[in-house]
Amino acid sequence: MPSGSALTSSQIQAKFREKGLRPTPQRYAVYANLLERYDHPTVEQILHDISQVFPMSSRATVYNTLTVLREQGLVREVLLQEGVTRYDANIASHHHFVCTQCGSIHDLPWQAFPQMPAPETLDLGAIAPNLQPETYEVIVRGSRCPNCANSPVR
Amino acid sequence: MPSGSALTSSQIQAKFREKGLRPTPQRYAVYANLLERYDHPTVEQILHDISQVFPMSSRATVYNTLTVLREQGLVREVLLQEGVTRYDANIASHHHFVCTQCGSIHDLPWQAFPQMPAPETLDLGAIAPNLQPETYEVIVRGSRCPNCANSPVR
DNA sequence: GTATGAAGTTAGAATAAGTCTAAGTTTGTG
DNA sequence: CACAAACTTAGACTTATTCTAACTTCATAC
Repeated sequence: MPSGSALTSSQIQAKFREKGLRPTPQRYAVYANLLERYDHPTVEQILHDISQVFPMSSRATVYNTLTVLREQGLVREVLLQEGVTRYDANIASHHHFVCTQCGSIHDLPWQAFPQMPAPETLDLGAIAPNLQPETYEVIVRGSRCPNCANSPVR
Repeated sequence: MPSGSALTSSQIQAKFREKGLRPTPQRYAVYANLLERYDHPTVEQILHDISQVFPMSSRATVYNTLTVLREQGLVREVLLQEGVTRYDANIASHHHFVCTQCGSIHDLPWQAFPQMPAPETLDLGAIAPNLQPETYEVIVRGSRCPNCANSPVR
């Protein structure tokens, strides 16, 4: 299923108002695009996609939009590749798998590591008494992701 | 203690030869600098540091050097900040803490998560049968790192 | 010892992600 | 319906990184 959950158009608009954001067509296009996809697109990919539907969107607006959506906690950034920031509308706790064959990024459900505590209950006291953890995630790197499974690198 | 372990000059040279790398002064300076520091410097910081000691080092050489050191498994990159790649000479398995107050990055020992399996024994079979995990790490984000502990953001 | 070529270094040009600017447009509120 | 604040825009700018082409170093073979 798409990254967060499929939201209806009016649910998206409501979310914007809730956060004090004017529901402009550009913001709508960016957020809806992120919500409906499985991958973790770059700004360039989002811009390309929404240009099909909504040709008048400037690069700066996509950057601005992603910044405010992040500040409001509607999306998060994914830093797993050198040089580019990717975005994810799935804000529920989850982990990531980075494919070393093709570079793609896949979500892993939180329960992939049942032995790990909930983010709020993480306690590093035994290791570093002063640190105040807030969130965490596991990054797994490896091969044979769904994209590669059928066309292995030889 | 510094990131990996303090190596003597001849140990560093030996490591280079072992990997088939010519032990040039520039490479020596980059690797020795990375080995002796606690943080996770950017290329710019490394270049600045080694310029004190060895003024004739070009930016391109630092990039080249870090690339070959990475290919040979002597250093690894750390992607935890937007827009810049940082480097780490500690290649033993460990986790990272990113301070949301000051942005600094700290190593967490592997034993910070005693419930997690060794990298080689990680099995995601129950979740995603085809994935072939190779390495993993935990990224913790939070506040009150050692740098901030004494000068909290108000 | 010296010739040779592969490996390494260099400065600076080129690229690409992301930010800034200044001017114009939209829109919620009074 | 007026107005200010919020948004958007194109394009200039900045900054991290890569590329290029010429130069230097050095291990090896003679």
